[in-house]
Amino acid sequence: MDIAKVIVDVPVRSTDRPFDYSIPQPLRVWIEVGSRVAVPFGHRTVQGFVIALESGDVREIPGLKPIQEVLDLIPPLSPELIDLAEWMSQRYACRRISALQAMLPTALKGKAERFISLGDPVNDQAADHSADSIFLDEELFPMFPDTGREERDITDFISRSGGEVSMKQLTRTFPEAAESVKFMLRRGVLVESQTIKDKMGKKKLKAVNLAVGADSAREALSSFPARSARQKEVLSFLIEMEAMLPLPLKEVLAMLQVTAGTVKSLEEKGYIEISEIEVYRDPYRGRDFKPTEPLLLTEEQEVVYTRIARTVDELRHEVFLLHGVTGSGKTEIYLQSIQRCMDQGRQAVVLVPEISLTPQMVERFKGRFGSGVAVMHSRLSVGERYDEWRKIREGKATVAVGARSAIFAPFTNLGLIIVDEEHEGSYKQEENPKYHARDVAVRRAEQGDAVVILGSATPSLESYYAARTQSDIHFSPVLLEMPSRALGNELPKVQVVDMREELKEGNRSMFSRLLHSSLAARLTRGEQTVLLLNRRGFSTFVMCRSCGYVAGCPECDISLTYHSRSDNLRCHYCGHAEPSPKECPECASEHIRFFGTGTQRVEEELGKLFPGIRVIRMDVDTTTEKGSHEKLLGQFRDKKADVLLGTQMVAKGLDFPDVTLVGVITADSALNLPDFRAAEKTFQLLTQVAGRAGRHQLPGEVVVQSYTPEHYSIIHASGHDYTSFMLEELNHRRGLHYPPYCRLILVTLSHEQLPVLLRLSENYALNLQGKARQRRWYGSLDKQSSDALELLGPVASPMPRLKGRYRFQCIIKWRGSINAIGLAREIAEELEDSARDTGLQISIDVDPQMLM
DNA sequence: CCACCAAGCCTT
DNA sequence: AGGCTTGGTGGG
Repeated sequence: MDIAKVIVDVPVRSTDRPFDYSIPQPLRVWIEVGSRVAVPFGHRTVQGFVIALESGDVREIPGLKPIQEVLDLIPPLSPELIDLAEWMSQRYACRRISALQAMLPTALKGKAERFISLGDPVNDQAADHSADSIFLDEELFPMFPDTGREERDITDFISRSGGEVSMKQLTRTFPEAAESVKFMLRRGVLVESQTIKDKMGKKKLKAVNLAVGADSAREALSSFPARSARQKEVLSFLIEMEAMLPLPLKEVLAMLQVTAGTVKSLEEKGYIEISEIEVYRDPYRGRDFKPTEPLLLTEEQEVVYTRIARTVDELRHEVFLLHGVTGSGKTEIYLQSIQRCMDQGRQAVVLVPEISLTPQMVERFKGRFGSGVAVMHSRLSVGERYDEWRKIREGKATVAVGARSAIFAPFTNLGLIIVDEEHEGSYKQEENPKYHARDVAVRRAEQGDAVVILGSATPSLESYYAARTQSDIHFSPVLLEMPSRALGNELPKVQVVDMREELKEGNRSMFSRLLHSSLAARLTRGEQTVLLLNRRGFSTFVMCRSCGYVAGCPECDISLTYHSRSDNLRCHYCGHAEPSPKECPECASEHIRFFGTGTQRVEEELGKLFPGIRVIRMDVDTTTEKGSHEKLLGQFRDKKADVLLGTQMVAKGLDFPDVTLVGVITADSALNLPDFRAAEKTFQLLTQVAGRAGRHQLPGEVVVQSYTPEHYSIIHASGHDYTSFMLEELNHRRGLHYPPYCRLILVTLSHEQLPVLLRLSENYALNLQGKARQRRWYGSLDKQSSDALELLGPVASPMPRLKGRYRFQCIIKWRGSINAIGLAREIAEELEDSARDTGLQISIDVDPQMLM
C-alpha cells in the first residue's frame, strides 16, 4: 500500500508542508514523484504535487483520503526538480508551493472547477432529513408555490443538460442560484464534484487524411461524376501528397481554393477522414534559420574550450566563470560546448537576460542546432510558452534558450547550463519566489553532475570574488579568461569628458564639444552612432553641476534621496536625514539640484543641433509593443538612421558593423543611485556599451560624459581595466561590509496602520537581535570571527506607502555558517502569529538585488 | 432563549 | 484560500 506525500496549492504558511494521501489502485501506474494531482482538501478539491512516495499501510493512518485524479500523462516535474524546489524554499524563505509553481508554465496553473449533478434518488430517501429540510419536502411544494420554484427549475435544467453542469454555467443561467443549490446539496438532491482545470489546453488543428489506401482512392476517382470536379481535385491532391499526410485542413483549403463543404462531402463518402491533431504553437514557424557551422577557434578560445570540454566529457560537476572581453567570442564557446554536451546524449540550458534575448541571439542558436532549440521568454503567449515547455518535456528539444525561468526547463539529463551575462541583475526575480537564476543554476548543476558556464565581460563581484578566493564551499568557479577580441581588432578608445569644465567654459548644452564634433564627423562619413542615456538615475539624488558633488550618507556611503514632502535628504539604508542644501557644501555654488534627463529631450536637442539627423529612439515608451524592439533594431541595421538613442537596452549584445561612435550622455546617473552596487553597475554599463563600437573593420571611439570623471568606475571602464576596478571595488565593499564580504537579507514589514507597523517593526528587530545574541551570532562584522550578524533599521522603505499599506524595512547583514535565513523567517512567523492581527505582512528577500 | 455575525481554525 | 465552527453580542 502506498502513500503519496503531496504539497497542496494553498499558499499559506499553515499548509506549507506535505499532506498524506492514499493512491487508488487504478491511478498507481500514473503517479510518480513530480506528478500533478487533484486532491480533496477540506471542503474542496485543490491541485497538488507529489513530492514523495512512501510504502506504508494505509489502514494504519486514519482519515487518509485518496488522490482524486492525475492531471498529466507525463509528470510535469522530475524528482530532481522536486529536490530543487525544496532547496529553494529554504534558500529563499518561500513556500514550497510557490517554488514548485515557479517551475511550470502558467498554462498549468490549474484551478478547481465545480460541477453539479443530480443526486441518486435512492439515496435521497436516506439523506439528511433534519428539521431544516422539512419545508422543502416534495409533497409540500404545492402548498408553498414559490418555496421550491427555483429548486425545481434548477433540477430540470440539470437533467435537461445531461445530468451534470458546471457551477459556472449554472450561475450564468440562474444568477441567484447559490442559496438554493446549497440547500439541495445539503439534502443530497444535488451532488457536487470538482476537477482541476488548466488555464490553457493543447492546441488542436483539424487535419485531413486518406481514409482508404491510395490505390483504392485512385480507383474511386474514375467513378466521380463530372460535377464533382472539385472533390476530385481534392482527392487526387491528397493522393499525390500521400507521404505528407495528414495535412492541416486550412492549408488544403487555401492551396486548392476550395471550401470546407467540398472536403466535408468527401469525408461523408468515406474516402477521407478529418481528425484533430495536436500541434505546437511555434512562435518561430515559417522563419528560416541559416544553418551555421562551428567557427574555427582562436588560440585563446581553444584553450578555454578544451578546458570546458574536458569536464563535459567527464560528466562531472564544475562551475566556470568565463571572463571574456566584449567581442571575444563567448557565444561560439557556448555553442561548441553545447555540441560537446549533446554528443554525450545530454541536454543544455542557456540563460540570457530578458533584454538581450533578441532575434539575433535566437538565430545563432537555431542556426546551429535547428529545431532542437526551445525558446522561452516573456514575450511569448501563455500557449506558446506551454508548447515550448512541452517540446522539452517530451524530448523534442535538447537545448533551451530563455530568460530566468528557463533554468527550470524539464530536461531529464541536463549536462550543461550556460548563464550569459551572469552579472545581470535581471536574473533575480523580484516576486515570490525571489530566486536568483544563477544560484539556482549552480545548485541544479551540482545535483545533476552538470557543468555551468557563467559568462560575462564584466563578471559580478560575487562570482569574481568566489573564483579568485575559492573560499565559498558551494560556489568556487574556475576562472577562464579571454582578454582579446576574436577578430583581432582593438577595443575602442574611450575618452572621458569632464562636464564641469564644459559648464565652466559656457557650454550649457547636454552635449560636450567633443561629443558634438565626433557626432558631426560620423554624419559626414555616413557611419553610425549609439547614444546611451543612463536613465536609471531618474531618482532624486542631489548633485552640484559646478563641482560634481553628490550628497551622500556619512554612514552608508550611498547617495541620499531627496524627499519633497519634508524637503530633506534621507538615507534609506539607515534612516539618516539632513536638510536639503541650498548651496553646494563643497564649492558654495548655487547650481545644486536634482538630476535627470529624458530620452525625448535628448532627441529634441539632437534635432536642433543637427537638422535632418535621423534618430531611432529606444526606451520603454517606444518598445512596449510586441516586436517593436526587433523592428527598431532592424531599421538601424539597414542604416535607416544615423543615431540609435536609448537607455540600458542599447548597451547589450548589439553588433552593428557601421557603428564607430558610442556616446554616453551622463555616465554618473547610475553612480549616484542609493545602491551599494552603483559603482559596479556603472562600470558594467560603460564597459558593455563601449563594446558596441568598432566591432568590425572600422575602428571605434567612445565618448563618456561625466561630472565625476575621477571616479574609479569611470577611470577603469575607460581603460578597459576590469581587474583594477574589481580590486578597488572589493576593497570598498570590504571596508563597508557589503557583499561579497557578507550577505544581505531584506525584510520588509507592511501594515495599514503606521503606529502599529512602527511597534511591530521595532519588535521584529528586537526579537531578531535577541535570538541572534542567544545563539552567539550577533556581533559586529568588524570582528574577526567567521560568523557574524548585524541588523540595520527598521527604517521606512524607499516606497514608504504602497497600496494603502505602510512599509518599513530591516536589512540583515551576515556571514559564516549560521542559519540567518532560517532565523529571519522564524522571527517573521512568530511575529505574524503573535500579532493576532492578520493585517501584518512580512516579506523576506534573500540576497536582494535592489534595496529599494 | 435564540438569531446573527466576526474571528479562529483546519484541511491528510 | 475558504468554509465551517465557535463564541460573543444583541434583541425579544
